[in-house]
Amino acid sequence: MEAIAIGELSRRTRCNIETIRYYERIGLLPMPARRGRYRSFGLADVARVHFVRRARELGFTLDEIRALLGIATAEDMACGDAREIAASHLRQVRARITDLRRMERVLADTVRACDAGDQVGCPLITTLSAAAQLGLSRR
Amino acid sequence: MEAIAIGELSRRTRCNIETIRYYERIGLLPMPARRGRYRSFGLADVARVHFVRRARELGFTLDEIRALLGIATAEDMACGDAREIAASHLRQVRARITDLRRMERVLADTVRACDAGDQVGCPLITTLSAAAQLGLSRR
DNA sequence: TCTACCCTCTGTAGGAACTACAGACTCAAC
DNA sequence: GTTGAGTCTGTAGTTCCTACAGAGGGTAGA
Repeated sequence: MEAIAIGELSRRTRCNIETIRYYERIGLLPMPARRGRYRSFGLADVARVHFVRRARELGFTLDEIRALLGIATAEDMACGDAREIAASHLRQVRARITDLRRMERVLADTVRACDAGDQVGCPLITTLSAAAQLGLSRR
Repeated sequence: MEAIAIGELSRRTRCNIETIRYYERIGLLPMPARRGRYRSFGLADVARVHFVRRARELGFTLDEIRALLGIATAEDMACGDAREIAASHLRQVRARITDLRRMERVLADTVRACDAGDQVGCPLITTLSAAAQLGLSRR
């Protein structure tokens, strides 16, 4: 049984110490054993923190990750549920990309107009004062 | 001089009443005149809230918007400064799109693997347990 | 043994951009 | 007179951390 201190866990997972304690506080990590007052983690904790961090990198919310962890550790891995969480998340990612592309277009046009410099006023101010709404998806 | 109540301003700008009061609190909107205890806005306020909302739709932060409002109302419109804010923001938007596309790819691959159903474990759990980091840009 | 230094502890507050109340007041219509 | 809608202030909650403050613990060198 390896006894891993929080600083070592932090180094191995590249996850901030404060963040690890935060995850524990909100119940995403189990309460670790203690050596005196100090937390003592094991290899399972390393894997779990890695899991959480990777899921965060993919943009899953902590609530989604909580569900995924439940699935990952359940006897009968409810793989269908996991698929649904991923698919729903994928839809959100795609919607966000669409929104950002719309933003990108408007911004790029505006900057280009600035550089051309053949407008009366300031193109960005004009855009913001008068442009139509983008109609982004509500999140 | 039109006297516009906060509810009417909210309707015209499609901006939440609470948000309008919030903008006033943080100094993004000037303190309006009062009729008794009630706020009384004018057409300039309508334009200003519209401006803020459009800038938000383009993803500008409130601090950036504060700067843009300063530029928009200054005598000598510092159009170059506005261009710089927009260009820097555009860079961020593009970086964000790149990140999201990376996420999209991983998620789409995973969901596809789920649907194919020829893997041993659950593809999403496998991905999260073992996948390499995405190396997203820090924000 | 003393000191320096690093690690860890708990608890709380802050940041971004809102949103959601609670509890009170005002005003117009019926 | 009373109902209902609108408004007021002030505070707390949301998400995902991050940053302290102030204390205690453990080890290495002088």
